[in-house]
Amino acid sequence: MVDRQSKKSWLDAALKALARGGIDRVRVESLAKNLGVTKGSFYWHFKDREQFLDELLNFWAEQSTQTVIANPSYPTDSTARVRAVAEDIIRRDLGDMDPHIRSWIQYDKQRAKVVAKIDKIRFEFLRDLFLAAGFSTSGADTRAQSLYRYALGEQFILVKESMSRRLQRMQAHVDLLLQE
Amino acid sequence: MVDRQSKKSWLDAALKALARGGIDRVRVESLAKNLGVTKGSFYWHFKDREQFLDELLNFWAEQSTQTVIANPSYPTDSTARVRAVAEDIIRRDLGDMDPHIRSWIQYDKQRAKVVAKIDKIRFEFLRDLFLAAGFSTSGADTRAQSLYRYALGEQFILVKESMSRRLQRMQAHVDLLLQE
DNA sequence: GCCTTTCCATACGCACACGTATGGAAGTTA
DNA sequence: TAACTTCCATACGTGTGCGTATGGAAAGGC
Repeated sequence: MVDRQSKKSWLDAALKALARGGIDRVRVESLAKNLGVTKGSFYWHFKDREQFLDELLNFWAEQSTQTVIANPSYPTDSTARVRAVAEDIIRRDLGDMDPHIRSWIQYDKQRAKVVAKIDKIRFEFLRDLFLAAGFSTSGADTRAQSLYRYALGEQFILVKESMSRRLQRMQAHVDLLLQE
Repeated sequence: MVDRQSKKSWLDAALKALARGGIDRVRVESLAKNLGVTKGSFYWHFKDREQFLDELLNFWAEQSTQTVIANPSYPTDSTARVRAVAEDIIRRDLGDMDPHIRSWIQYDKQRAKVVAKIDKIRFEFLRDLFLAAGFSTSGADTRAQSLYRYALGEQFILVKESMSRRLQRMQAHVDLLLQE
């Protein structure tokens, strides 16, 4: 029986370190220090750092899709649903790990494929919302892309704004998308 | 007299290396090898790697603003102007260095300030376009933010599309922004 | 109560890349 | 031409972090 708890503690610590200082600070010995153990533990649970990073990416990917699929009960009205999801993206800061993940895997074609899949899943989720809201195939496509790019760009902009302002902006953006 | 040519050759090589493999591959000895010299040259021109990276960021920042300010002659009609700029962003791939720069400086508060300034300059440029196109202050603000986030997100999306499709998407997005 | 498995500690070797120390070649000035 | 400046080569010291080798403690199976 594999000790999933202990493995998970390494992965959790790694995600935290990633968010703090990027993949560069996801170091075996540094994580060990945080966890109050030594490298011996690490190399028991994982083959090496590379394999660990692979697991880390999958770890994030699973969490990431869960927060999309296992959504709280959104409104049933289709356009209200779009607004609710858009608001949720900002308010619950979904995708707050995205800059860290993307900055990491940018130069790693293999790992980039994993993120590309997540992109696809999320996009299709958004597109279905717009389809349900009565837009045409291409109309829903365009709007979903706009919304997704907006949400992604939001994470990378360096002029930080207050939550209320960000919510307000997103609302305005969705208004643009929903008109016509 | 400072040998600017030689300094610039280091910076050029660094930008290339950055685009290829991220800041992690901007290594003194690696760059030296590419340039056909040794570290001795580097440490003659630059104090150390950190100061070099500072210069590198400024180097990009200057180039970056120049490509915005020193724009080719866009149409005089205000909405056509918006469309032309938007198209230019995609076609000339302005901001293709952005993911590399942002991935780099994400965990560096000092250097992030430089990029934040660039964000501001670009945003104001876009906002002025929408203002000129007759939108209200808040309307222009919203639209400029939407457009800038879109353009940024474009760079980070991992589902790569053809140029024609990207142009088409951007056009559709601008259409949304320009209506009403 | 022994033995195996699970899990982690300790200690070491090693590679990479930075920075420094020093020397030298080519050009420049006095 | 002698001295000085500019620019780069060579060689070394050092820190950091990975991976490995090995030992040992705790827990459970027989």
